[in-house]
Amino acid sequence: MDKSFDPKTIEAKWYARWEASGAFAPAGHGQPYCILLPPPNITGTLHMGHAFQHTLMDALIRYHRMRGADTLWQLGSDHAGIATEMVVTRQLAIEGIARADLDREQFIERVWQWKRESGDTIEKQMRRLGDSGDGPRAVFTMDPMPSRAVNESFVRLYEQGLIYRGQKLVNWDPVLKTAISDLEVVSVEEDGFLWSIRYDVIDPQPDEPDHLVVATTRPETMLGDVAVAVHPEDERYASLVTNKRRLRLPLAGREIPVIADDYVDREFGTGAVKITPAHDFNDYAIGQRHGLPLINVFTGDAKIISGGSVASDAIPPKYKGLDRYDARKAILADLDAQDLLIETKPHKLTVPRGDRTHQVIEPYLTWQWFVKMDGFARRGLELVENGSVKFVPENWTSTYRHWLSNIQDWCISRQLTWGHRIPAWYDVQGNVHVGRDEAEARARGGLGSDVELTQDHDVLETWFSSALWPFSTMGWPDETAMRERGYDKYLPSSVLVTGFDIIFFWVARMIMLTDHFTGRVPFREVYIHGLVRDKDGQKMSKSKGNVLDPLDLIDGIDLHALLAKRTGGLMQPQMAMKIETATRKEFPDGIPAFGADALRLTFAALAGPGRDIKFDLDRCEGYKNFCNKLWNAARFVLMNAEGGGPETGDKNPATESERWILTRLHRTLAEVETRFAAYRFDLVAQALYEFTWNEFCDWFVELAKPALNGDDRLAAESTRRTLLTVLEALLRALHPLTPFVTEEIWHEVEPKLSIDGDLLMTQTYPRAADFTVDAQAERDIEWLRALLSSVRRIRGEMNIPPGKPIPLLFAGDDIEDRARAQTFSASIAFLARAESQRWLEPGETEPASAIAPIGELRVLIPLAGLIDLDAERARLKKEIARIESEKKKSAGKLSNTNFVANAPGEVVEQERARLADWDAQLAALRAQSRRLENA
RNA sequence: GGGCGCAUAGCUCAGCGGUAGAGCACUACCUUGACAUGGUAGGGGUCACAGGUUCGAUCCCUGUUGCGCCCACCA
Repeated sequence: MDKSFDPKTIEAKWYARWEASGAFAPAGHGQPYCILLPPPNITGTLHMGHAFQHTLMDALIRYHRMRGADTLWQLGSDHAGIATEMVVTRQLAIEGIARADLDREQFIERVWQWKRESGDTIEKQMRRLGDSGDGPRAVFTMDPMPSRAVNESFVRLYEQGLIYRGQKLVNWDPVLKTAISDLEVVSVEEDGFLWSIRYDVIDPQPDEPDHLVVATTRPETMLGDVAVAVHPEDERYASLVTNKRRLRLPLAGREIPVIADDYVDREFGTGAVKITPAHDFNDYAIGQRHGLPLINVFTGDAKIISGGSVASDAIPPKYKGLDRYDARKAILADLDAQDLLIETKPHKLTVPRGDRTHQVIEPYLTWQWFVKMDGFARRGLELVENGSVKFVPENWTSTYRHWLSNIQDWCISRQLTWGHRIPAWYDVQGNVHVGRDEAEARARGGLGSDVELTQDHDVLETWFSSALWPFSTMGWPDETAMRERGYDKYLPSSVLVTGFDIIFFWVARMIMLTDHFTGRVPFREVYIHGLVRDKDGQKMSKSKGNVLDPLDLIDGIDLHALLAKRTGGLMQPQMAMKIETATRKEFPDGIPAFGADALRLTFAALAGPGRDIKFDLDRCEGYKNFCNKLWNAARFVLMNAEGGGPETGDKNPATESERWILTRLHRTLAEVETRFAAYRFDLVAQALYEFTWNEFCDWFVELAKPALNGDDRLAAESTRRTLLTVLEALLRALHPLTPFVTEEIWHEVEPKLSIDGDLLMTQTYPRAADFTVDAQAERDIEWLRALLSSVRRIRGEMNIPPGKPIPLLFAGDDIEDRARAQTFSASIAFLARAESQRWLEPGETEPASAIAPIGELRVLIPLAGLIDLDAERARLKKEIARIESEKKKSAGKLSNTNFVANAPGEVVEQERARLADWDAQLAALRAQSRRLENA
């Protein structure tokens, strides 16, 4: 093996071997374990969020695979209607082709072409992380199999009365010219204005107000006003309501009524609200309650309507055809000119914007398809309340509950081209006929072949097909396909690993629809992870220039390439300078190559529950060093693996150190198992890291050295074998987190142990029970560690050079101490660089020494020729003071009668033992102190 | 306006009723036949603040402050 670990040389090799072996596919036997990959958009490229999420999923998959499960990681990708349509449209524009130049079929063909060329970027990138998903089973949402599931679901829901077509106010993106769902609207707080406008009363009466003042943030919609509402108990306007006074709508000149409704807040503004049912969700509801007409004033691209519709007649010609913002300006100017604009004041308001286009969304009256949600929501709540689906961490349950309790019907139709087309046809009278295909629709409507039918132009929103993912990927509804794909094995899947941002978009809808169509839950658990942020806690974004590419962390990138990446193609080119400066400062030499294992280990170690992660490059470097540490520990083991002589036949460990490390391995594996079960990836990583570095490398390897070189052939042979055994098990234990480096090393180790197997990834995960616990060995090594640490500390504090051999004297009466000193004399000689070890004879005068109390035992380092007395006196004084303060704490507790009376017996006992230990140490140190005073 | 989360060493984070921990950074010493991507030792904390419960609180409860998210129809 090379002297240090180089990820580049091994990663590609092993990935290819794994894939070729077929081990990514389910084994076909064992307890099913399945994870659905949240299918990435075909427009996407791998970002830190994916890398994080995939690390967790792959760790789970590899772990369960090694534990013998019939493991399926179901891969796939999403057609991402809006995102893809935007990308392809932009690409067409570059070629000088307008979207309108292509008909439906031509455009769809262009999208497929684009998909073939660059739609699998992420899949390729995933391999670099070591993802062990079942590639050949991958599903694309527009493939025939899931498309059939979409079609079938739609038709069934329609038949069941759970999908309906209706004319309702929806969220409308005037740039994309399509409806979007509530979830695709983001509320942004922005600075705007609140304008107060005067509406005059027609034929005003004495003792009654002659006008009303309404406040609005959207004056352009007043062209569609149909009333002014006040609170029913508002005395200021009561007479206007009871006497049914009418108002003159400014500019348009129409007459509109004054109505009373609870919705109105008397305290806000003047307590009078203009009502525009066609352009505001609240006003729509009020309009419904009061039987008011709807006057739509906008076209689909948010210009004032100009055609010859009914509404059009109500609109003054001068505004017709104006864009919504131009219309606003014109209207305000005209109101001002007529002295009807009472006040303009700055106002913070929440503006609805489309999550893709960031354009202001219009509530817009259109015909759309909806899923009735009330029944679904009830069932969705029930499945989580009764524990059929569990959220981890649990607190996400309340988020889920809150959303489902306030849900509206789900608008699923989109006025787009790329997606699953709605299986509905219209005859010339406009009657709708739904069917799995045109023939079925025709047959059901009793329509002859002479009747002309036109298919609905709309497609289903992308999340509709996503909601079916747990069963559409399993062949549903085709029974043959279901058998082939293991529907019964892999539904429900075991766990869904995803971000909180799509709990509503995706998780909730999968739960509801999967239950509806299959009677099963889609998954038993949902593990919600946090967001990957930069080291300062900022969200990573192209515009901030703080994006890290996971592949750059694996492969490394030089400064120039990094700068080019971060400053190229910015929406705001003026940011380039700032980004360049910050990047140069943070990465003066670019980013070094950490390798996939180090990156994965970093993600795992940072994956605390319910917490965003701040990605820290230093941490990543630390884990790269860890890989190197493991590598070198393996080199040591392998270097010593040979020359063992003939097998003795006795497989029992011969030394305390071996029994100790096997015990520690047992405990570590037990902890790993619990932590994995609780999705505590951070603690899995920590347990294995600590075992590897602090126990195996720091102590066992060091303790092995004297054993390997000692005269005891049996101990040497046994130690050799234990080094190999523990290393091999450790490689298996680490493999789910760091697959590449462990696989590489394992192939060096495996022949020495004559293990039968091709690949580490298909070996059995080590179990705690495979390794025997020896509590006595644990205590013994604990004693040894304490002794060695104390001696080393004295060396350090007394400035005795580490290489200088020292004599050690032991004093004390404890039999166990004597036995231990005997057992470990070779280790003590080697690790403490003790040139001699001897017990003080009874009555022998103690020489002037530095002293380390280990319980009853006193370890003495004679000072002659080694250290100066003053330094040791000072050290003793400090040590005595420290222990005195500890003793005081213990004594204080024990003198508290309440403590002794109320605390559990074992706690009191523990405290007594502690006090005794302090006393013993103090006695030893004080005696030594006195000796030194006299020396 | 509701809901959730966070606050522990300089930084990133574990811990969580019973002697405050890790990694990185820092200081000193060390190139010893696994590893300087390393070793040994060390410094560093009124566990945000104020009350309460308890024999005992970093941990449980209440409130306060600060930060961050999510949801919501106040024009």
